[in-house]
Parts: sequence; C-alpha cells; structure tokens
Amino acid sequence: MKEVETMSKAEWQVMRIIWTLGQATSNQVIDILEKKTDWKAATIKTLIIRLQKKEFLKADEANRPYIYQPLIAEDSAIHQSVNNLFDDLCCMKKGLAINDLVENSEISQKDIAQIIQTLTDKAKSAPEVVDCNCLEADLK
Amino acid sequence: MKEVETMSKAEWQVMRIIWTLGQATSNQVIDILEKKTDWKAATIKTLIIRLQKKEFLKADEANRPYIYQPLIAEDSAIHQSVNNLFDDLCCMKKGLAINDLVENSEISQKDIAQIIQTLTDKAKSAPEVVDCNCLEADLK
DNA sequence: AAATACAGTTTACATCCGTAAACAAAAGAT
DNA sequence: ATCTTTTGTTTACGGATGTAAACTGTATTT
Repeated sequence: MKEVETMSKAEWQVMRIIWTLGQATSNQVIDILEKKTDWKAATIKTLIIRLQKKEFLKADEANRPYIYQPLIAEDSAIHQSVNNLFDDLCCMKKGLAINDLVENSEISQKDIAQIIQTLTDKAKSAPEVVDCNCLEADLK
Repeated sequence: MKEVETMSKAEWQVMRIIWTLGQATSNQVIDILEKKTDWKAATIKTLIIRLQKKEFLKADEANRPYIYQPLIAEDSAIHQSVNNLFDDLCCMKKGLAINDLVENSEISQKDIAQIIQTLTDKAKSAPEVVDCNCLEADLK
C-alpha cells in the first residue's frame, strides 16, 4: 500500500543529472548515463517517462528536443529518501547508523562543523537513552 | 541486475522482531506485527518464508513450532542498508543528508558523543570541499 | 483413532522495477 | 516533397514486492 510515489534507484540516477545541470535534454542525460552505466538509451528514456508520470520531472515542450526540469528539489528528495529509510530502523540503532555513515562518507570541513553544531544543540535536550520500540504497537 | 539479496521494507519489520527477541516462533512475530500493522497472519508467514530463501533467517526445525533465528546481525544489515542508500547520493550532498538525519532522529547522549568524536577525528583529514561527481563516469 | 487446531508450504495476483525493443511523430537534409 | 535522423511514446517481459488465500502435514483434544 504505497501512499507516496518514491524514486527507484535507477530513476534516482537520472534525477541526479538533471538536478546537477538544473535542466537537461534527454540526450544530455543519455550521454552521461551511457558513460556511467551499461544502460541502453531506450532504458534511460523509459526512466524519464516514468519520472514524468510520478511527477518528479516535467518536460518543457515549447521546443524540441524537450527540456526536462525537476519538479522536486534535490534536498527535498534526499530528505524524503533518507528519512524513509530511517523510519524502518529500530530507534535505538539510529545513532549507530549515523555514526556508520559518518565513518563511511567523505564530508567537507564545513559540513563536519555543521553536523557537530547540530549535534551539540541536540545534546542539550537529548535523552540519556533511547528505548527500542521494535516490539511495540505504533500509535497512529 | 541484483548482485546481493536485499531485504524489502516489509521483510525488515519481521527481522526487527527477531533481532530484538534474539529468536522467535512465527506466532510471536505474527502477534507483534498484527498489532503494529494491518497485515494478515498469512502475509507475515510469506515474509518469513522469503527471508529464509534469502538466507537472512533460518528455522531451527528440531521441534515444532520452529524457532527462527537471524543469520545476519542487525548492525550488519543496517550498515548494508544505509550505505546502499548513500551510494546513490551525490557525494557533495552526503554531509547535508547526515545533518538532516541528525536533526530528525532521536539520539542518546552517548551516541551523540560518539558521533561527535568520529566527526572530530574525521575533521583531521577531511577535505575543504567535496566535489560533485554526478556527471562523471564512475571509474570502477 | 478420529476430529480439530496449529503452523509451515504452495500458489496467486497486481504493481513496481530493471531492462529494452518497436513504433510514431517531428525536424533536418537532400 | 521525400528521405533520414532524432527524440518522444507504447509495448514487453521477467523478477521483486505487498498482500493473502488455499493447502498440507503435525500436534492436540475428545
């Protein structure tokens, strides 16, 4: 029972190109993804069509070739995507998971400082311990 | 083209119960999940069977009812799952994504301290800026 | 021993996803 | 104006997933 449209992994790769370029023709997307993956042009076209159906992309059809533009901001998509995954995790394990991500991700000085800041603020009201709720009924 | 078996969201919920209990009978899992979700017992049985096929669970068939045990540690599964998601993200955005998770997750004092520690260590060798590689061919 | 209850296995079915060919329409070239 | 190329749309197909009923074999009750 899917409430909200989600982006598949393959679709996500298409969006990355378009987010980064701001907008793009199908050919730009195809050229770049043919270098990054083994996908055929036809496959990438399918992904573009599906992204339009899901309303993550729209085509400016004023001229041909169409120019595709994102209908969702990259930051919003990231927010939805990572929080969607974290919703599945045991509450008690989220800290561990974040620590794991920090260890395994390249992060800039500036971002590191920002995250430390967020954590420091959070520490002011953080609980001593977070209880596991894996066995409890979700209220709501 | 799937190289490695992955756990679906629904399957993940079953594993959470078994990880938390250490081991469980199908009935224990069913009782708990019927409170947390709208799933029918039959649905949960299907998930258990699929998890066995994927070798995330095994049944101790010495006695009936069978006792199901995890074949993968929760921490390993979390590691795989979150890093699998992060692999899709623009390198440049990983810091933002982590910051977002920190803001939206409840984290214990101890975990906050640990993450700050990891970040502080990381800062010693972190780059000033992480470049976006969204348009580049993946080497490898 | 027969009837019943319980738990594990098979089968089912719609949708999504990865993957891509075939087809159609528009633009460019001759 | 027709041929060709480009680009957008339809159709296709196998496997994964959410969802669950039906079936079967074992254990318990009468």
